Amino acid sequence: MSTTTAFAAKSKPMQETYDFAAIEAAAQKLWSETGAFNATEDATRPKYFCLSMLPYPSGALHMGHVRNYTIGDVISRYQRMLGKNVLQPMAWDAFGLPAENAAIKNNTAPAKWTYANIEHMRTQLKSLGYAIDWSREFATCKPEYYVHEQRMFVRLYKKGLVYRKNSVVNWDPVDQTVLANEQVIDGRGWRSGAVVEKREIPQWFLKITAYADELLHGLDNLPGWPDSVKTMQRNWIGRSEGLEIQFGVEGEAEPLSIFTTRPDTLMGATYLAIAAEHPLALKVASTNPQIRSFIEECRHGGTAEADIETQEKKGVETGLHAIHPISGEKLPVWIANFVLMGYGTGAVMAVPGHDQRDWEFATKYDLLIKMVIISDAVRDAIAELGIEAKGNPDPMSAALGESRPLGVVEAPGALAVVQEFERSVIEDGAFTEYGILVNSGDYDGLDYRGAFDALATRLQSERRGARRVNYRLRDWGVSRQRYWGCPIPVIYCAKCGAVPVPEDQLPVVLPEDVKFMGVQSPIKADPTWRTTTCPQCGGAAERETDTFDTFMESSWYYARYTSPGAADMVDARANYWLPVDQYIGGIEHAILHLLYFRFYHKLLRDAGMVQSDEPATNLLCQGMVIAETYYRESAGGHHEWINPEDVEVQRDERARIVGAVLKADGLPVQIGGIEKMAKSKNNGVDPQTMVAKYGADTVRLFSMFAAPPEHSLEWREAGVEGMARFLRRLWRDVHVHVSQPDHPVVDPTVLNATQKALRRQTHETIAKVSDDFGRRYSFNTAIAALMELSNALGKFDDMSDQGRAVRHEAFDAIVLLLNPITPHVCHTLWLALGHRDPILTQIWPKADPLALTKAASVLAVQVNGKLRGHIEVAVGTPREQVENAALADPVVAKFLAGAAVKKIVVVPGKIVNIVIESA
RNA sequence: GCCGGUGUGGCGGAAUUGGUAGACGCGCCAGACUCAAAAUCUGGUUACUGAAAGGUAGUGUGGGUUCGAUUCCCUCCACCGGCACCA
Repeated sequence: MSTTTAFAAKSKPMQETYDFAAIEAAAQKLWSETGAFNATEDATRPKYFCLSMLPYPSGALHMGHVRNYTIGDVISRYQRMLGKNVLQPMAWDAFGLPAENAAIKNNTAPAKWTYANIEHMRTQLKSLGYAIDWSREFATCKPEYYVHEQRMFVRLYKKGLVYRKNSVVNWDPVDQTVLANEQVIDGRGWRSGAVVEKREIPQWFLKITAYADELLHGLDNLPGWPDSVKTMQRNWIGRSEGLEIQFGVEGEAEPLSIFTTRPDTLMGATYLAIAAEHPLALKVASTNPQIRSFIEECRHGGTAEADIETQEKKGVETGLHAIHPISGEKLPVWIANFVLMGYGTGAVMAVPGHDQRDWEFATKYDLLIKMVIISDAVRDAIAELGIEAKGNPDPMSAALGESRPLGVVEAPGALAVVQEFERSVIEDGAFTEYGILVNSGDYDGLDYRGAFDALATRLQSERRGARRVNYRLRDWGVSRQRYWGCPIPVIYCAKCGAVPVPEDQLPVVLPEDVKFMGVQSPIKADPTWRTTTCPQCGGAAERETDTFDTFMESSWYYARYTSPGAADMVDARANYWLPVDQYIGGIEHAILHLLYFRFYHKLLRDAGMVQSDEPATNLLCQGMVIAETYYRESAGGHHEWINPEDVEVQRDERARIVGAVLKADGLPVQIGGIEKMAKSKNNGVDPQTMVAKYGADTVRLFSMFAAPPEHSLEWREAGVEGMARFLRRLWRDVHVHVSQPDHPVVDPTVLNATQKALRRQTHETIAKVSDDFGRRYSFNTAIAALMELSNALGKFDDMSDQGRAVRHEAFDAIVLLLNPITPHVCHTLWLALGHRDPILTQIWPKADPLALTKAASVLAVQVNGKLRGHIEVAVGTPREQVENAALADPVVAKFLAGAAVKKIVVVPGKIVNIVIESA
C-alpha cells in the first residue's frame, strides 16, 4: 500500500463513466495475452491448489456454475495476493447420458454435441474473468485422458481390487442402463425419474469396501470438511459391530449364519428369518411350489413395490427348524421380505421383544415374543421387590410368577411396574434400548457390553460364532450399458474368459463418429468394433461393450491437473500441488462424488503415485441458487410457469408483497414460492444475459454478497441493481478524487480527529476483510464492511492536503480488498489511482496497528442489563473512574434514584452494567 | 422413524469468545433536482406508545443458568437436507 509515496501524476485521464464492458474486455485481454494465471511448480513458494468441481458441458452455464466458480476465484485471487503460488484449473466432465439423449433427439454424434458445448461454455466462463490456468484444461472424453483410467483399471484387476459378478442391479427402463444405489432416489432413476426395476446382469465392481475402514476413520482427520458431509459419509459407510452366529439346522449339513449387532438379545430369539435370495430359501423352494411363488413375488415386487410405500412385512415358513446355540431350543426358520441378501449374511435371528421389525412380523404371524432386556427403571423396581437381578437364576419369573420372595407385599407398586413393562413389550411394541439382561440364564444381570463380550468369548471358543464388523457400503459397480463413456478395457474369450486388455494395447478408443439408432449403444451394435483377438491365446474374442460410470472420470481429474502431459496418470509434480488446499462444490455431491474422490486418492497413493492420504484438506459446499416462481393456471389445471424477469411484484404501504402481474399484459399471476432454479419452474436466470446487462463484476459481487457461501442464494434482480449502483458510485468517487490536485503522503502525526477516525476505519476494514476472507469465508460481511468504508468516505468532505491523502489511502484499500471479487474494475481503478504496477502484482494490505489505536472509547451503560446511556472515557481510565462516570450520567442517574447499587460490572472498552436492587 | 442443520424487520442477511439486536443491501416512505419521468442525491424505515424527549416489548415456543442470552442448557413446534426394512 502506498502510504509512503506521494500520489503520482496520472498517466492517462480516467474515464468519467463506468463502462464495464470496455473495462472487462480490456482486463481479460491483458490477462489472457500475458498468461497471467498459468501456474508453474516453484519449490521456493508456498503453493495453493484451489479447485472447483468441474462442470458437465450441458450446453450453457447456469447460475450454480457462476456461484461455484466465483467463490473459487475469490479465494484464488485472495491467496495469490498473499503471495501463494496458486493453481486454479478447469476441465470438462464430458462423458454422460445427456449427450446421448441429445444425440437421439437431434441426430448428431454425442462427441460433436459435447465439443460444441465446451466451446460455448468456455467462452462464457472467460467472460466472467476467472483467474484460471487454461493451459491445463482438458475434456475427460479424450483418449489422452481416459487411457490412464483404463490402465488403472487393469492394474487394479491384477491387484484383486476389481472383479466381475452377476448381480441384481437397478435397471432404469427409460435410460436403458444400470444405476448405482446412490443414483436411485425414492425408487426412481436420478436422471430419468423412471421407476427402477431389478435385473440380473454381469457387472464390473471396484472393491471400495476394502477401504471402508480407512474411508471412515480418515474423516476424523479432516477438520477442514463440513460436519454435515462427514456425517453423511459416516452414515453411508455404516459401520456396525456385532457377532456372526451359526445356528444348526435340523436335517441340514450346513449351519445357518446370521449377523446381529445385539447379541445381548440372543436368548430372546424366537425364530430366524432369511432373505428370499438366500441359498437355503432357494433349496427349499425347489420342492415347495408355495415357497417358490413367494420368492418370485419378492423378486418381482422389488423396488416397484417399495415405491408404493406399503412395505408390508411378509413371510413364509420354510418348515425347517434351527437349533438355538445356547438353549438348544428349536426355532422356526422363515423367509421374509424384509431381510436383505446384500447385507450381512442374508439371515437374521429375530428377537421380537427387542426389535420393532421382528415384533411386527411376529405379531402378524402369531410368533412367540419373549422379553429378555429390561430398562433401568424396571431393574430398580425389581430391586425394590427385594430381588437381586444379578445372581438370581430367573428374577423376572420370580417377580411375575407365583413363588414371590419376601418383600413383594411391601412393594406392590414396583410389581405393577414390572408387569406393565412385560405387557407393553408383548402388546405395544418392542423395547429396543440397551438395558439389563433377564430370562437369559447365565447372562442375567449383565448389560449390553458385558453380554456381548461373554457371548463372543463363548461362541468363539465353541466355534459357533465370531466378532464381525459389517458395512452398509457396497462395492462400486462401474459398468454402464451406454455408449458415451470410457470403454471398459476387457476382452472376452471363449477359452480364457474375461481378459484385461494388456497395457501396451491401451487405450481402447471409443469411436466418436457414430450414428445413433434408438437408445442402443453404437458400439454394441457394431460387430467390427466388438470383434478382436484374445490377448492370451490369440483366438477369436469380443470386446466388453459396457462403459465406465462417469464418476470414474471425476474421481481423479483433480490429480491430472497437476501433471499435464504426464506419461502416466500423474508424475512427480503431483506431490508439489496435492493435496488440494480448497475444494468447492455443491452439497449434492456429499456422498457419491466425494466418497469416490477420497477412495481414488487412496488407490493413487497405494499405486505409489501420490504421498498424501486424502485428496483435499478443505471443503466448502456452496448452497443452491434459488429464485421466486410465478405461474398461471391454464384451463386444464396445468401450471404455466412464468419467468421472474417478465413479472412485476406489487406491494402495500409497508412494502409487503401483495401480488404480482405480468409485465406484458398487466394482469395478475400467481406467486409460486422460492425454489431452486430449474427449467421445470421457468425460474432460471441466464448468467450471460446478466453479464451483458450489468457486467461480470456486478454479477460476481452480487453472488458473493447476497448470502454466505453455504446458504442458498436468492437471485433477485433488484439486488443486482444495488451492486451495480455501488460500483458506479465507487467509480464516480474515485474519479472525483483523482481530478483533484496532487497531495502529499499521509503524515499520521499531524492528522486531526476526523482524519484519524477515517484512517482508523480504513485499517479496521483491512483487518476485518482479511479475517473474513482468510478465516471465516464470510464474503458477504467483507463486502458490507467495504460498503461502510465507502459510505464513510462519501461523508468525508475534508479537502485539505492531509484530508485528500487520507482519502487516497482509503481508496487504495477498498480497491485492493475488493480486487478478488471484482477484479476488472479494481484493475482499472488501481491504475487510475496513480499506481504504475498492475493490481495483479500487488500484495494484500496489512492493517497498521498504530492507526487502529484509539484515545477514547464509548461505553454502553446498562442498569440491570438494560441499556440506559453511553459514556466516553479515555482508554486506560481506572475502573473506579469509569464506574463514577457511569453513575454520574444524568439518564443513568434517573434510573438509579433511590435504589442501592449492589454491584457494578465493567467490561473494558465495551460495557458498564450497574446492578441495583429491583423493586 | 433415525441422523444433521436452520428459525432474527416487509425481504436477503449482520451481531466472530455470553457484553449496545437489526450492520450492509433490497424494498418502502418523505424530500431535493426535473416541465415531467427515469436516473441521481439527502433523510427516515422492528412493533406498540408518545408532539417530542423518551418509554415498553422484541431474535420460532415454554422454561433454566447469568450482572447480562440471538449466542449456553432443557422442553416443545415449524421448516430444510441426508438416510431409511442394514439385523
